Amino acid sequence: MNGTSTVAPELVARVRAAAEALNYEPSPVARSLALGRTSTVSLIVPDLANPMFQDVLRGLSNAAAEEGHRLLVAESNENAGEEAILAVEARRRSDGLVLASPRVPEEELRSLSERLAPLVLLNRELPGSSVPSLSVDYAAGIKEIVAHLVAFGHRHLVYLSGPEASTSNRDRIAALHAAAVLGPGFTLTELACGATFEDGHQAARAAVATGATAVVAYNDMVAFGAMSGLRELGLDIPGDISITGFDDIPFARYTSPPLTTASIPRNELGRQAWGRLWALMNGGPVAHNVRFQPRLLVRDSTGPVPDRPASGRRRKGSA
Amino acid sequence: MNGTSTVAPELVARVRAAAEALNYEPSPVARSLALGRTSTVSLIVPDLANPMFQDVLRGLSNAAAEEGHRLLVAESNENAGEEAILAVEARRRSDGLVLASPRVPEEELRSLSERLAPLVLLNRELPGSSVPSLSVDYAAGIKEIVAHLVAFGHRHLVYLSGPEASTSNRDRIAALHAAAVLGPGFTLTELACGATFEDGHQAARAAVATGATAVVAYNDMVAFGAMSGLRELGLDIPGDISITGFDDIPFARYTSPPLTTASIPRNELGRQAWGRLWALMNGGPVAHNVRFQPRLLVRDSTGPVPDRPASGRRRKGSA
DNA sequence: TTGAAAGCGCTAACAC
DNA sequence: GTGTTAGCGCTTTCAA
Repeated sequence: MNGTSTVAPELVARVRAAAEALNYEPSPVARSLALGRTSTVSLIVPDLANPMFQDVLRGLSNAAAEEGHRLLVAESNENAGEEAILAVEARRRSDGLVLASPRVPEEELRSLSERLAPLVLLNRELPGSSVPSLSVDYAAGIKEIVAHLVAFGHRHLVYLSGPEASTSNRDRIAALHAAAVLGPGFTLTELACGATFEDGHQAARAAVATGATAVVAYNDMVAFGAMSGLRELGLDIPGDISITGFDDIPFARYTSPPLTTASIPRNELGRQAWGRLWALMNGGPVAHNVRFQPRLLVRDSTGPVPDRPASGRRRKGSA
Repeated sequence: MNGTSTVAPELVARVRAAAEALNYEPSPVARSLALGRTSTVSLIVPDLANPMFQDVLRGLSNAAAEEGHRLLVAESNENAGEEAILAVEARRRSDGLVLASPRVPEEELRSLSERLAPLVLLNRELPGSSVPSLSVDYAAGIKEIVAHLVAFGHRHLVYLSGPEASTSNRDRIAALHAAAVLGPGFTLTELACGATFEDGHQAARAAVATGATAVVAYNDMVAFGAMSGLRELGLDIPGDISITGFDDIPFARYTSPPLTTASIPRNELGRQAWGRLWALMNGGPVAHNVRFQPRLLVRDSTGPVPDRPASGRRRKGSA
């Protein structure tokens, strides 16, 4: 008789005492089965190493904890197939699901969305469906970045592309192309890259080979990697070549040079995801979808286009 | 009859088909109740924002996933009381528990350890118990750091202390004191600080005020914060003052200057924790406890002691 | 008010 | 080999 009702206080006390004595406590599993809810929600992320998802995880965990809910996490390793499996599995173990930057194709996501409900999407929209979605307007961010670079005189950009399956990557590319048709003599080269430091590092040489004067990286991690690779090739940043990131992860301001990037409210994504989920689970009114606008942070990794284009390894002091 | 046994293949097929048609899938919750196991393990960390714990989380998650297990995470917010509650709660929802750098007092941990089993401890040992423990030999790391600083001529150190309840912080302090008695004229000042960037940032002024020529930070985050604060005070690193971190988080090499620190195998802690847990859950032989030895990474945030001790705000170019 | 019983969806042990 | 039943530990409904 733990909880609420109209019970004789004396009985309550006796039961409580007995429970104490036997140090008994209710089994959450049995409770879940009987109640039909687990007080747990799940989060699926493509990559736990990505600071973006770490912050989402934290925001969601904190918010859920405030309401007495636990968090189940799973990593899909950027693999769409695995992601789908994990999602259904995790969903069945919990009362709700948040999918961060899901890699599954639209069609599949659409067909899954019913089985996964209550579901909220992060960085992914499902047009025409009623699945709540919180996203970042990557196109707007890229647009600002390009404008900034153009103001510095850059006309030839190279884009270090993110994971194939990332829709936010596609958004960035679309925005880049939109910008590319604007001016005459504007060149945009796209380079398959990835999402990690290593990916960026490996792409450095190819990026330089394109003859671009500025590199736009998929995210901060890639930018850091590229920056490190560029420097190993003897290039000065931003003297020889400019570089931009995306995300404004905590360390972006502490690199040398500090990284020009676009900031997004990572933690907030997690918190608001909880809000939507909670509303969904309780039949309350679900807040509108939002698209967070990135904020351009101009730091020192970008500068005017050099007199002579950077090309391959240069002699030190040749600036 | 999904699973294994000696069943007529035709029957199997028919059942499978029916299941497919009704798109039925077994309920993990009911399964857990009947089986008495959840195929889930829990991880409790003091602070999800700490890269150290993020990596432990990732290592554990990956390793557990390989064996088909899910991960429940909870954050105690550096709060020992909450930690204990969370631990029992999480443990009851899962088949095993890993406690990362637990903040609960030894006595309480000891009394809890039975109820929490299968349990593995990270960065915390429970002498005399049979609870597997994986830890980092912080004392050894600090010893190396001090030796490095002393070789550079530093005699006055200030330690930016971590969370009160952190045993690894106490280990560092003990090692520091052991070093302090070694030489004559050796001074060690201890400053209450914390574990975050902000904590380090706020401690910068007080650190300088001690007149120390080198600051030993509790971890990399604190070191970054202090570094940033020190620079705001007009100090050059390492020209005016040296600084060391601990952990070698991914960005330690990309700050300016790159941080001298001690590296520890964070991911490996998580992976091996899974190994111990798995052995415990299956009655297999549990591998011995290990104490990982940090590796000193000398980078550019440390240097020779300056001619004149740094003290408060200095004029630029006064070096 | 309090106690007894049915059932959440599954597995395991048992007869058939 | 195959179908049936008891029971995991709780909540809820319904009598007493």
